[in-house]
Amino acid sequence: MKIGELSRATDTNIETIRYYERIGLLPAPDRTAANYRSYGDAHRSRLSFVRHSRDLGFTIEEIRSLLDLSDDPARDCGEADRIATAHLEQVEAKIAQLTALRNELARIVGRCRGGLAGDCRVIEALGDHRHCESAH
Amino acid sequence: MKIGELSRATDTNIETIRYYERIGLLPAPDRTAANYRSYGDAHRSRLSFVRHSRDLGFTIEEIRSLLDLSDDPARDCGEADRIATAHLEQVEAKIAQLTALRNELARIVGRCRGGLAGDCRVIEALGDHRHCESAH
DNA sequence: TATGCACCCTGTAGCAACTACAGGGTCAAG
DNA sequence: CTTGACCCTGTAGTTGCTACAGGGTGCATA
Repeated sequence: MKIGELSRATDTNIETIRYYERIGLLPAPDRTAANYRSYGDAHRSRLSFVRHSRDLGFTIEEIRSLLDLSDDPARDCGEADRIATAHLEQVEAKIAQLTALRNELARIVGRCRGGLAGDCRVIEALGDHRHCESAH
Repeated sequence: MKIGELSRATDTNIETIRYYERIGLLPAPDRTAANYRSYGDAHRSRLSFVRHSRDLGFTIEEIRSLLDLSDDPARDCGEADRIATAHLEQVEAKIAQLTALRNELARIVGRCRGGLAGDCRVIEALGDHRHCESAH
């Protein structure tokens, strides 16, 4: 299949597919006589793996390691689990951080009663950290 | 005060301060005879405003708008409230998204029972979206 | 006086993970 | 034979910094 078809099949921007090839995440496919990229099923499933992992928030480097593992079925699976677990912990930390931030923002937003910027509580709160309830 | 002192006072990297000046977020300060930047209190509080807003996740462009507002006390405060409210909604959306992702990841991570990568459930789940419980 | 050291300057390049052109070639349909 | 959809390469932009390289300044100490 040509790149446009692969793009539709995996819901991935064409430029992104070429980018993945350039950084060595996807192997360079064969070319047609007209120098068009020609992909097979192996490419499609590898790209699906990449997209799915990206959707789950894995970095390119993490995905590279995961792909290495899946390319070599004899290796220890624990490594994949370690990568995924570490990532899960990062996501949980991020959620906790965003939640604290959300609470602070909600407090700030609730203070506006209209009027002029000169005595705006929102702007005042942003300027002075001491208005905050918790560290962030 | 010199840039190093401002850096310590606001817990901001020196390079970041110069960067903010370059993009017009902080006004260019006076210079000493030796061409060193020389800051006053107005700079310090403006930079604190910027840092605090960044900590709360506002983009540079949002901060630019908020600074414009606070520079012009006669303007309507509602705009500041709109920016902050829109940002709050984005943060809430991000938390929701990360929470869904966290659940999916936790499900995937829980499946590894060690062994070889060839039959690793983690790698399998990453490769095939159909293993997922919800859209993401 | 020399010299070491902390600090400051400019300008440019790098990071992640794409995205968006510019400027060209290919190919099937009408 | 031309229109339009598709493809190619290569480069530059995005966000918000961070990290040099290569130089100047200012003060204390030997």
